[in-house]
Amino acid sequence: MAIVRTRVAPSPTGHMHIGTVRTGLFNYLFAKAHHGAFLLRIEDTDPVRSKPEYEAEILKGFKWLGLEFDEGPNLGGNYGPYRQSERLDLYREKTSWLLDNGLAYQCFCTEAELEKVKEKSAQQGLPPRYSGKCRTRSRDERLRLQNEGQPFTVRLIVPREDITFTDLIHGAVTTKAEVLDDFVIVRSDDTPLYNFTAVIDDHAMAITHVIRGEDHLSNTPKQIILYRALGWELPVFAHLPLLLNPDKSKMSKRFGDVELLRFRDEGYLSQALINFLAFLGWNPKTDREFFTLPELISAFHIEQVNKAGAIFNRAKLDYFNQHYVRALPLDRLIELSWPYLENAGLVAESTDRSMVGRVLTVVRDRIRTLSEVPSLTDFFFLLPAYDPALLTEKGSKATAKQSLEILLTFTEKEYPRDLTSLTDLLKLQPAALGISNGEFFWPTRVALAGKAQSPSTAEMMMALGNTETQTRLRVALSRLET
RNA sequence: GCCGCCUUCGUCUAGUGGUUAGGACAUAGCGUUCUCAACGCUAGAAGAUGGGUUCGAUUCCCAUAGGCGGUGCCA
Repeated sequence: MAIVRTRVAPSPTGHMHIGTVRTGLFNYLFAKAHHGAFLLRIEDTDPVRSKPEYEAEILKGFKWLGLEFDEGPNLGGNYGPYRQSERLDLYREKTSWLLDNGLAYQCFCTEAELEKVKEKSAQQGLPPRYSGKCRTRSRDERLRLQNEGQPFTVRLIVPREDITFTDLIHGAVTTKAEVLDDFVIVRSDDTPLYNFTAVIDDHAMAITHVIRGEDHLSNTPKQIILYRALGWELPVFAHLPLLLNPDKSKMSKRFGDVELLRFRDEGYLSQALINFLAFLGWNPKTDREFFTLPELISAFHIEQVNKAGAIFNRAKLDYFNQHYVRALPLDRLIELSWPYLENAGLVAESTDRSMVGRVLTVVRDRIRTLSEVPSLTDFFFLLPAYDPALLTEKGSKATAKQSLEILLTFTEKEYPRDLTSLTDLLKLQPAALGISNGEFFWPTRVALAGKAQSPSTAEMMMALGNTETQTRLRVALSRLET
């Protein structure tokens, strides 16, 4: 049995798209489920739009996600180079071979001519096909035009036959001969085109399974014709359903972020993104929804992948993220939250880490994305200016004062330093003072938080520590006097 | 226009020739409660349409519609 080899082949012409991540993930899961290899190939044949910094972003992105390549640029492997711009000799060799064997030909048609043909087909309600005009030119004529310096593209001779293949996800897919024409495989500037390079490289890199987005479904017959012309065995194809905008169009930045690194910067965890993405178009047929990457690998079966596109639903991503944020060890949560807090000016190098840890412990259940941490915690670091009237929103000035004072006496003496015991102790106070829970807890909580909405009094005390608690209680008491 | 693919709650989806069509997110209500969350419970919410086949179809077949993708000397 041949070893399974899959690849993800992005072009570095823009920021890394979340769709690339999804395609990469499914290729990774499939390869690893079969103990095979997962590789990265950079498709930088478009010299104008390809940028090294985008390639770097792709590497960085996959690394962050924990999807490790077995082969790729900067990684090596036996099938390199893994950058198409470094494989041009191979493409030229194959072009010559096709030309020499009469399987392809030079086309001297101008853009204007081709445009005219296309318009005519459209008028007649026919699919736009190249006329094949240059296919019938004699060898001498081609040579003459070439010697005159006429620019030309290279077209593949496409046999007039229907193409059928079996897609792992879609089943049998047939394309009729009449929509296929002699397509261009090499530009007039001598650079090769996608369909051509993809076939050459997938074969050269011994790719066994081509797993890619459904937008490539209509490229597949062309590639199959190329495989046949070159006399190569076909890989297995699988076309993944598309990631969609809320309006069901192909996912784009029109409706929000599509760049992977933006998700990271907004405070999404890689595990959450992976878990969420894996469940878009596939599920393990159980009610279980949280899977680690290794668990996904063992549960994954590509035949179970759905055919219909899936809307990228942010609310559900948030739900997954919240789950994984809660599961984070405290140290890790501190580490990951720190940059956000630092940016917001809430912490500095000198800030006590354990204090930050106490604060995060209190708010961690309400964190959906890490970027929310500053707004969720700012009042711990700095008492906000608040209206003294807020202190007496529940109860009177007298009950508020009473409550604050009793709490202040606790801080001046000993009190339990674990949340459960402290909570139990505080719960005794309203009855002891002969007031309601609200009359006791509301003013004390407001005194500590400086705002109407916050964690409980006990939690605030735990996070703030004794000194700060005392300070805030005194501030509140003085406010009540005025 | 032409070609292809697709179609179960708002969203992600499960499942089945006879089911109260299941779960999750979201939404709403209730509970808990010192507020906000969190949490718990409850509720509403779905097989595009039309034809067949069948005792019976969401499930099988056909057609239509709609959506999306492709239609490049982009990838």
